[in-house]
Amino acid sequence: MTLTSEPGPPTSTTTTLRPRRADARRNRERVIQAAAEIFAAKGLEAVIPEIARRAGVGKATVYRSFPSKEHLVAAVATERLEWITTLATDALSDPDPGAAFERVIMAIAERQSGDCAVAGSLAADIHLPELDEARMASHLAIGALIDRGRDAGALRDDATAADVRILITGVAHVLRETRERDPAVWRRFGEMIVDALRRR
Amino acid sequence: MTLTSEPGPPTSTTTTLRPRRADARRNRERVIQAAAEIFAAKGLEAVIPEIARRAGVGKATVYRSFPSKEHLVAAVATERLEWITTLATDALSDPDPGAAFERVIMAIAERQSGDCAVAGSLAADIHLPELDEARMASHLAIGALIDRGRDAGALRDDATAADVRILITGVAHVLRETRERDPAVWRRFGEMIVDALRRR
DNA sequence: ACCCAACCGGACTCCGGAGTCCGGTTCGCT
DNA sequence: AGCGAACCGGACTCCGGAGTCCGGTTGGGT
Repeated sequence: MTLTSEPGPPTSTTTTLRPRRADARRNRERVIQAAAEIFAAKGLEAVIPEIARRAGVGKATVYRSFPSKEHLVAAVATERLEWITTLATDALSDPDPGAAFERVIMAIAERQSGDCAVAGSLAADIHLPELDEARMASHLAIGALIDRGRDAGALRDDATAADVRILITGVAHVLRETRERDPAVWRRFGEMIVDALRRR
Repeated sequence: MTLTSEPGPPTSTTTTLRPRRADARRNRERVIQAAAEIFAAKGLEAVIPEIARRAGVGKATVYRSFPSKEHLVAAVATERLEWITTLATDALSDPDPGAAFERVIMAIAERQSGDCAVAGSLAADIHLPELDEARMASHLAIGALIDRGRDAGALRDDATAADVRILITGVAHVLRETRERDPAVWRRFGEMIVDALRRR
């Protein structure tokens, strides 16, 4: 977290330039791949040495491509958020707003059962431009989905995208600690979250 | 966590003997008091030096009364769990099982808004006999409450005490991180949790 | 009033994870 | 093939929180 960035050309803050050498590019990909796998299995709190080990490189090589752990997390988390954004945006074209909302929540829940990084991405207290942007996009997409559901009378009058985030990340946090991986369990909590936001 | 206990008389594992000297007893009380306040404000992850500072004693004095941080947490958490147990047990005599369940959840939610240690006690991954016992008691009491609610057709067929724990501690975890202290927010999530478990 | 066990707390060690350094190796351009 | 820049990774530092030690202080029984 000590960047002491030279002024230099205005490079992206979160993504370092693409390495020039082939081996470096290969390693970068391996690290992202390994990080995605480890984060999926253990959550975003997983430890760098383990990611490096799985990628078959040293710790310093990780830090070469990603100036801090946060940058690495952001690289993985951004993808997950974009997935959510797409999911929610697509659901906006569903004629039944209530069913659309339910389908989105269930899809997130189901994916979360095999990938801790999904909810982690919504929860992470990391603020890098790229990630903030992706988070905002997913927030808006879910917000739009909720607005439709509410207007259609399917959801609570005061339901918000923040509620979705809080319920999902909250449950995810507990379930991750107990290493719960059964998709059925996650589907069940998905139902409960939908019910929590449904109009009574 | 390195107890190296002399054989000696079979003392309780979690509660150290009452100190012989008056000042030591006074300090012990101060530490518990301070711990309760700090844990309430910042959650069970709060740091020992801060508790010592608020109690007006040194770190070592804390460790004199409580062999490890877990023991101190357990001392505070046990009380909270006993409060929950009483709450749930009392509610069993309510003629309307659905309303009783709702009242208990709302009471927990409301108290939680001003005391992070409540949900923390349900969530803590600490296993000391005294605490495990209190946790089990609260679990059984809530379980009984839920059984009644389910039999009366007010709650989901598959609702369990574990669900209550997961939903409450999950939401609590997120709300604590955002330093949310508004009781109204907590009441609202209390409603949602009740709805999540209600029969549709 | 005396005395010593019990207690106090500042300063220490220990540990684990984030981030850095540098001597050795490899890529890829010529 | 040759060579310098780019890259590699083992071993380091740094940091913060848990738990321990020991020289000085205090309580309370006689």
